Amino acid sequence: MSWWLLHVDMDQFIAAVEIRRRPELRGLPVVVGGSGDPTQPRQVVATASYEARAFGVRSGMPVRAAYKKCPQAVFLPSDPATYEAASTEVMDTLRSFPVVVEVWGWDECFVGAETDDPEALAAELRAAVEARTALTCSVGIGDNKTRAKLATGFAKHKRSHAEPFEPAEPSETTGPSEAAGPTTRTADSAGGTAAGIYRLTAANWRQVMDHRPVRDLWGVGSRMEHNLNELGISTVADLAAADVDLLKKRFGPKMGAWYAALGRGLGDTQVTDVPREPVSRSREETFPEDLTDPTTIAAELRRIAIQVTNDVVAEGRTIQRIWVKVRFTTFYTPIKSRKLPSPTQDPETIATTAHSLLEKFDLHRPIRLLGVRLEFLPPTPDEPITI
DNA sequence: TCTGGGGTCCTCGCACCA
DNA sequence: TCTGTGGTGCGAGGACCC
Repeated sequence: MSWWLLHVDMDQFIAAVEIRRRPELRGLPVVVGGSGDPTQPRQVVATASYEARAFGVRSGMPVRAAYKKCPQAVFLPSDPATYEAASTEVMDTLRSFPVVVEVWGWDECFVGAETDDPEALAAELRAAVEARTALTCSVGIGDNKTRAKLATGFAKHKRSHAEPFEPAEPSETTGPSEAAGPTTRTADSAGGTAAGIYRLTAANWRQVMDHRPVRDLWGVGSRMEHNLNELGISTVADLAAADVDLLKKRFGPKMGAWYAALGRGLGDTQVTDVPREPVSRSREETFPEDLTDPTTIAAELRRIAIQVTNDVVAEGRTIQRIWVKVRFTTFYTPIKSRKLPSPTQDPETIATTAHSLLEKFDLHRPIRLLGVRLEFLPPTPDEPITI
């Protein structure tokens, strides 16, 4: 038996949950995000069904732009409570297996398992999730989290060619099926195993990833791609071959080493079912109309500060630090922060501190967003129980 | 085209202190 | 007394993720 990491990623999760409760939407382009009114400005798409994606609608796109691309789509408001409940159903289904489940958001998780046949386990997980929740998922199999996560991108490609992340074409002579290790089962023409499942390990990493742009790596965004390109590093193979000292010098000792490892497909192999303690909570609001009046700006900030403080206190947390974020119409978004003289749960203290931070900004320009983030005092260890 | 909201982690510059 | 050095905490900002 070997230790395997499986990355389970729900297919178009939010759209799928909406379609599940309104089956008449099946097969239609569905766009979820904002208030559900596609004529309203300053709202973005949270998710789009595969049918909507075929029209060029993407997550993060302004809802109004999505409306222009696909006016016939069904536009729905976001309903976080329902997605949270659906996510719990999925995670509970996975936990019913003898595996370790590490949740990474509503629609994805890592599963750690001892098995000799990870493809069979992946197929069982997918079947159980679909049977119990009527939602489908894709599964990436890897020997670490980096590879499992990337493998899911290849697994998804088999389910929808609207996905931007395309798997490598198998070589004429040695497809990934041959390179993927001795326990690989029959591979299909795309180089993985069954539809919705893909395996990426040390054995096929180079063949599958070497020629791809660094942007395809999990953790390399557009900025870092640009920075790497400046060093003459454009492909995963370039990154794997790069001088580690150069990367450390350019990106710092920690990140430099991390990028070097990423190019080789190295990553974490630990999976934990202990939920992570949040370290901060924030609330931010983009206003439909820009704010220019200082009194209004102060009042809105105070409202947000008290709101987020109440949320935090309701969870029994104590605040040790506060950030205030201001986004101007130019999209310039400075942030000011202050450590509190002593930890507090008092909304008035937070509101007053937020206001004093606000005075550090140049408020002579129109403001489109205000935000408040509160950092928690680390939780104290459990008190010893005395009987 | 016109860019949400909620998070985490890392780096860097600066002040302060020994 | 002046200068250099290194550790630490803080504030700001960058980058990434879903």
